[in-house]
Amino acid sequence: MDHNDVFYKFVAFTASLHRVTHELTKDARPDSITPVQYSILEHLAVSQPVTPSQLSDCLYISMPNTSRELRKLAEKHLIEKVEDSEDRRKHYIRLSKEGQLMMDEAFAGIQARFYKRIEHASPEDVEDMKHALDVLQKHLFK
Amino acid sequence: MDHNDVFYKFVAFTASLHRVTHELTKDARPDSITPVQYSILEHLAVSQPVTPSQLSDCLYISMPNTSRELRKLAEKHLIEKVEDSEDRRKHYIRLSKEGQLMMDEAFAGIQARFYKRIEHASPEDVEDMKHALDVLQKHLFK
DNA sequence: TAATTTACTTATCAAATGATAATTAAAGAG
DNA sequence: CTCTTTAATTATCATTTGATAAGTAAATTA
Repeated sequence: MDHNDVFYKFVAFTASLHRVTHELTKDARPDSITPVQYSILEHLAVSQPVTPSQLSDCLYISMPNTSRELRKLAEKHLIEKVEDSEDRRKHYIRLSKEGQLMMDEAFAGIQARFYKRIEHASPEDVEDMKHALDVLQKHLFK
Repeated sequence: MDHNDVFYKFVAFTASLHRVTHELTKDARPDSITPVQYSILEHLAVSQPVTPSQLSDCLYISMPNTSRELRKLAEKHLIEKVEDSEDRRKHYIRLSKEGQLMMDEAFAGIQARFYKRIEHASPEDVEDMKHALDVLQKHLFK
């Protein structure tokens, strides 16, 4: 077995995951928002609240562009901005009720397609997958 | 442990992988090509040759846009097109020498950053990761 | 062999995204 | 109290990407 196996496996894996993610999330995004806006909402759905700077860092969107997209999302009533009471330069962004609802729906659809995709897997397989995700999370993303 | 653990782990994992992939591949793409063009070359680097239709399917780019980007890549001498001798409607796309070189360099950089990222992992950890990638590949992407 | 389908191309337009410069307002440092 | 830094915004422009309509040429089908 070659020493470089891990890297090649990783590359192949990443390509596959990219494809599957696209498959799972297609049709999940409402037409009323753009892909970048969806990625912002998705990030918010997972970690709330965040500041515009944090979003900018995590999603690799420049501050001016982050600001523009957040304004558009606010105009669509999908997010809310709150000033930090300690440092009034900082703003905290969170999903609005409406935004939360939109993302709940999106995730429900994704989740349904996800489970359909692994419906053939036995309970032991599922445990194996959980463990595998943990292992990679630990060594690769720590 | 909740029944939905796999899905949540999967979502968190996907977000992490997305972030890491961005980190690994940033600076890998030469300024002379656009992100979409890079994704085409990347796909070619992994599976060669492919037809424009296959590229269109795999990368979710419409045929007209695929055609346009392939033309641009050909103008930059990064790919070559060959007609199928049996069915002259079909074209096979492969990297040119120059394109192969560009992708070799890109992958070398990515690989270096990848190994730096897991340099703390023991040989056993690496084996665990390989196994984990195989497990997920098998159950999730089959 | 005429009609249809497939693979791909060209042209064009609109929308989304990226990049830069300049500005505001608050906080922190000297 | 001034100077500098930080967080975010506004305005503007170029580029990239997406979407659609129309067209060509080869293969397939009826």
